[in-house]
Amino acid sequence: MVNVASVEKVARRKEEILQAAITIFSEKGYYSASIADIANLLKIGHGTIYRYYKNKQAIFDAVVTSILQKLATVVQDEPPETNSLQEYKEQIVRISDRLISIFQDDQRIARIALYETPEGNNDTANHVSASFLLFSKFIQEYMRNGVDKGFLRPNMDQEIAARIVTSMIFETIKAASMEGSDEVLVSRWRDEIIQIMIGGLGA
Amino acid sequence: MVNVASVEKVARRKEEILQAAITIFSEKGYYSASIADIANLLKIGHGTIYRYYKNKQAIFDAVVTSILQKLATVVQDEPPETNSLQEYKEQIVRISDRLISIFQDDQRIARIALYETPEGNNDTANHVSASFLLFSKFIQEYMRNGVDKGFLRPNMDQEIAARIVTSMIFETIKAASMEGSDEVLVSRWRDEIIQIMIGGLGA
Amino acid sequence: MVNVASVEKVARRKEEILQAAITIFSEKGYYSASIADIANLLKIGHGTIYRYYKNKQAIFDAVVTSILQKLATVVQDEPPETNSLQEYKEQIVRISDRLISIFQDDQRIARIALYETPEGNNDTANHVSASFLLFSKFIQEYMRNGVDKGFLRPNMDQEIAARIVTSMIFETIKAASMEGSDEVLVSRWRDEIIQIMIGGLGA
Amino acid sequence: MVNVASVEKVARRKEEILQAAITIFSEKGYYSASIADIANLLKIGHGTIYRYYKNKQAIFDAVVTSILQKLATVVQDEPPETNSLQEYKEQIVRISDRLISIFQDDQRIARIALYETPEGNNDTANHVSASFLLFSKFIQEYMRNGVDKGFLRPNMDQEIAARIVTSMIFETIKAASMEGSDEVLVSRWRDEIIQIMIGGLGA
DNA sequence: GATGAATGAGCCTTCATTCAT
DNA sequence: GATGAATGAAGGCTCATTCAT
Repeated sequence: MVNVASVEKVARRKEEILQAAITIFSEKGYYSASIADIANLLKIGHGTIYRYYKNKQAIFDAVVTSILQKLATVVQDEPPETNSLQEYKEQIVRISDRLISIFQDDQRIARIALYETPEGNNDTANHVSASFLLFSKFIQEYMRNGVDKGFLRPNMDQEIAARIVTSMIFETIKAASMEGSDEVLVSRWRDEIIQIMIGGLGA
Repeated sequence: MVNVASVEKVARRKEEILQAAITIFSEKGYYSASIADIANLLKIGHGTIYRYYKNKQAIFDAVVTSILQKLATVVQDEPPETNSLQEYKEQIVRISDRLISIFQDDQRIARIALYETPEGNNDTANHVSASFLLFSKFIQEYMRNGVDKGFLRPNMDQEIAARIVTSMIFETIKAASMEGSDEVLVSRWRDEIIQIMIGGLGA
Repeated sequence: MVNVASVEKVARRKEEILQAAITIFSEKGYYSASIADIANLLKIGHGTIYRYYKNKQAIFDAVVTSILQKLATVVQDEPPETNSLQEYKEQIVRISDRLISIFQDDQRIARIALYETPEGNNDTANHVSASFLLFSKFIQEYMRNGVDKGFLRPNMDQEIAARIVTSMIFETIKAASMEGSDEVLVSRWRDEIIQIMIGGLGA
Repeated sequence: MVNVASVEKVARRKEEILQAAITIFSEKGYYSASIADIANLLKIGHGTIYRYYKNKQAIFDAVVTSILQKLATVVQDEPPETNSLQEYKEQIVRISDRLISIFQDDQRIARIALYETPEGNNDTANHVSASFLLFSKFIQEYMRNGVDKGFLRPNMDQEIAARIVTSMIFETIKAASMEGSDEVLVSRWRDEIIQIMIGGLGA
C-alpha cells in the first residue's frame, strides 16, 4: 500500500518536473534553460529536481522520449494496410490531423519536436530530428504497402519518397502549430499537401 | 590610400574570423562553441575578435547573413520566367543542384544553414530557418509565374505550395550534404522530387 | 521495564550506526563519506541517523571516541610496574602485539585511528592524532617507572622519549595493518623496534 | 624579450597562487578550503586561479610537489657516505636541523607535509605521506652505508629500521614545528633521538 | 519512532567580455 | 592595433539537515 502510494507520488512528481521542463526547454532551448528555471516554475527548490532526474541531460532525454511516445501513438493506430489511393489519402489526412492536433494542444511540444537539436554531436544521425526519423520509417511502410497493392507508382524510390513526404507533413505541422493556425489555414495546408501527393503541381 | 589599405585589411580580418566562426559553429553549435575556439583556430588573441565583432551573437549573425547571401545567388540567377512545365522542371533541377553543390563544397555551411539554432527566441518567426524562408519566397514567385503562364495548377495555394516544395528541396539538400552523398544518391533524390512535383505519388 | 528495553534498543541502534560509520569513514574519509552512505549500508532512512546523532561531526566524534576506548583497554591491562629491562621489553612486545591484533582484526579502525582527519582546526593540538596522544601518555608512565627502578637511562627526557617510542610503535602498527602484514613481517618489525629500543643502531 | 617577461610573470603569478594555496590548505585542509578562499587572500577574482591551474586538485598537487622539492634538497646535500657512528650521528643532526628549520620557517608547510591525507584513496601507498616515504628511502641508504662500513649493526633489517628512524625524525619535526618550539625544546628532542638511535633506552 | 522528500547553502568550473599594456 | 590577463556572473550539482507524515 505504502509502496503503491509512494510510487505513484514519485511518478506524479517526475511528471510535474517533466511538464515544467517541456515548458522551459520549449521557451529557452536546451542551453539557455537552467535547472533553476524549471524549479522556479514549480516553486520548488532546485535540489529537488535532482531527486528525480540524474542531471540536466537526463531531463531533456526524458522530454524527448515523452514526446516521441506521444507521437508514436499516432502511427500505431494507422497500420500500413490501405487498399486504394483514396484510402491512402484519407489515412494521410488522419495522421496529419492528429499530429497537428497534438502540436496545437501543446505548442511547447512542437517547438521541441520540430527544432530539437542538442548540438555538438558530430554524429550525423543525431542531427536528424528523432521525431522526423520516427515518422519517416512509418511512412516508408505506407509506401511499400501502396506500391505492393498497386495504387502507388511502382518506380518509386520508397525510402526517399518517404522522407520527402515526411518533410511535407512536418512542414504542414510547423505551419499549423506555429502560426496563427486557425482551422481554415490548417485545411488549406492539408488540401494542398494531398493534391501534391496525389497529382503533383502540374496543370 | 592608407585608408583604403586599412579598410581592406579590416575586411580581410573580418572575413578570416567569419570563416573560422563558420568552422567552429558548425562543429560545436552556438552554445558549445567559444570565442576562444575561434581565436585559437586563427592563432590570434581572443580579445582581437572583439575589435571586429561586437560580441558572440554578432559573429553568429554575420555567419548566418553570409550563408544567406551565398544561397541567394542561386535564385538570383534563376528568374521566375520559365514557360513550360518542362522548363520549370529543369529550373528546379538546376537550383537543387547548385544548392547541393554549395553544401557539398562546404559542409560547414550545411550544418549551420539547416540547423542554425541560438534558440530561446520567443519570436516565432525566428524559429523558421532564415535560409528556408529565403527560398520559400522565391519558390512562391516561380509558382505564381507557372500559374500565370498556365502550366501549373490554377487552384494551387501558391504560398503553401511554395513552402511545401521548399521543404522537399531542403530535405534533398539535407540528405545530399549529410549522408555519404555520392552522385548516384543525389540523383535518386532529385529524380524522386521531380516526379512528385510533377505527377505526385499515384500509379 | 519499558524504559530499560527502550534504552537498550537506542543503545543498540547507536552502536549499529557507529559501526556503519566506522566502515564508511574508513573507506572514504570524513569529507567524502556521506550520511546517506552510512544509512544505505544499514538499509535505514538517512533521516533516522539524526535521531541518534546530532550531526555528521558528532558521529565522527563518537567513532574516534569508540576507537580510543578500544585502544585504551590495551594499556589498562599493562600497568607501569615492570622491574627489569627484560620485563619491560616483554611488555612492549605484548602492547605492540595487542595493538597490531586490534588493527588487524578491524582494518577500518586502523585507517581512522592512524589518519583521523576532519582538519581545518586551528587548534594545533588537534593535529596530533588522539590515539597517538593516548599512548604517548601511557608510555611516559612506563618510562618513569623504568627510570625510577633504574633499568632505563636516568638522563632520559621522559616526555620526549615517550613520544619517540610511541612513534616507533605506531609506525610498526601502520606497517602491520596496512601492508600485506603476514606474521613474518610483523615479527620483523617487532624485533627491530625492540632492538633499537634496547640497544640502538650501533654495531 | 616579451616572452621572457611574460613567462616570468606567469611564473610569479603561479607562485603567488601556490603560496596562497599553501596558507589556505594548511589552515583548512583540502576539503574545507575553497578556491574562493585562495582568491580572496590574494584579492583576485576566483576565475583568475583557473588561468594558472586546471582545477582544485591540480593546485593541491602543485602544493605537495613544491613541498617535496623543498624537502628533497635536504637529503640531496647529505650523501650516504659517512664513515663512523660519530659522523653518522652528526649527519642525522644536520638533517633533522635543516628539516626542523624548514618547517619552523613555514609552519604552513609542516601542517600539510605532516598531516596531508587526501582521503578516499583505497590505494594504501597514497595514505602514507609522500614526504615520509621520500625520507624513508634516503634513510635506508644511510643504513646500508653504515652496515657496509661496519659501524651499524649487521643484523639490522635495513628497510624497517629506516622507517622506524624516519618516524622518529618526523616525530621530532612535528614537535618542533607545532609546539612552542624554542631552541631549547628542539635540542632536547634532537639529543634524545640521537641517544636512542645510538644506544637505545637501556641504562 | 522512522522515514525520505524537500531544501538551499555552498562549491567548482566555464567563458563572454573588458581593458591596460 | 593586438593581446591576453583578469573578472565575475552564471549555472550544474552535492549533500547535510529539517520536518511533515
